[in-house]
Amino acid sequence: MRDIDNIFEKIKRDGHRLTKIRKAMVVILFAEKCLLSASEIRARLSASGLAADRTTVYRELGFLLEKNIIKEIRIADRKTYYEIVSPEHHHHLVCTKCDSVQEIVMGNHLKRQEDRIYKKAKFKVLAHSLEFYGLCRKCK
Amino acid sequence: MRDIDNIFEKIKRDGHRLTKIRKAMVVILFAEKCLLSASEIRARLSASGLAADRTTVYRELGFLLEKNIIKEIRIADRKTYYEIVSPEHHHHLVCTKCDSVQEIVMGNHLKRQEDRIYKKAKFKVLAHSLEFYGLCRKCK
DNA sequence: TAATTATTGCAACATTGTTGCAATAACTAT
DNA sequence: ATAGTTATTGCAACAATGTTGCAATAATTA
Ligand SMILES: [Mn+2]
Ligand SMILES: [Mn+2]
Ligand SMILES: [Zn+2]
Ligand SMILES: [Zn+2]
Repeated sequence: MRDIDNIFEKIKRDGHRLTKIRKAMVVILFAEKCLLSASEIRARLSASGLAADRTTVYRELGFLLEKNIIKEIRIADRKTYYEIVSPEHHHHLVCTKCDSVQEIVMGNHLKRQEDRIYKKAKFKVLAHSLEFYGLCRKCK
Repeated sequence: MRDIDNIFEKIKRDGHRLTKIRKAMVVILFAEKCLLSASEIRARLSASGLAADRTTVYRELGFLLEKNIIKEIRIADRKTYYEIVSPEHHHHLVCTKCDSVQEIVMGNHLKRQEDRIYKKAKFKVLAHSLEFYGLCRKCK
């Protein structure tokens, strides 16, 4: 069973419909793996012969976010992006020169910080977002 | 000499004009210390009897960003915010229940990670953004 | 195949952000 | 204090993103 089929299963199991657009959006996000904006997703739907209204794309993104199938990432000075929730938690290296983005896995070093935050500020961390900005291999 | 006067000095020294709106925006951002959106800033200008056009506020935010007097922060699912660049680098604890935001200073533990990123991915980190989401003292 | 209703498209709207251009006001030099 | 220079501002017009209500459509179930 492929990963993506698990997603489809889950959607159906929860009593939701597996429509053409919904399925296509998951396929697109799954194939890209990383960072697609709402308008990029819409463009790819069109390209694959599935013209969807802007409203539908946003509503569907809302649905997939609620289902925890995708996550939202807001990069400084750029658009809002979406990506498939992957089993491996990762962060992003954003090149400020060529706009490329790579992923980076960092172990659980933030866990210690989050414990410290709880002790120090009594704030219970449930999630975090961490992006690095700088120059990629080619641009530096 | 107050901190804020240094900002005014710097603006003038660099050959820019210290207009009413520019000055008021710095005062507002300086007083708040943390996270104000463009429309909130505009509202506060109005409240202090200085009605400024939306265009002007955005142009001024652009100017202050370029001058490195303020920085931009994009919080997941929320607006774009601005805050005065403070001498002490810090991150934010965002409560997902009551929307409150507190600051947290975390030493230079990310420095080590950034060195590792350079070795591993040949990506030269110049900046980062890190926000924590969860439940504040009151909401947990 | 028919019935149910989740999903979709459309129109209309709200908010954020940008650009060109003419009017204004901050600063400089007299 | 005044006049001149031009950075800054306001306005109009626009573009992009995102949201809502409602009627039509299509995915699923029986
Ligand atoms: Mn990613
Ligand atoms: Mn802050
Ligand atoms: Zn690059
Ligand atoms: Zn709270």
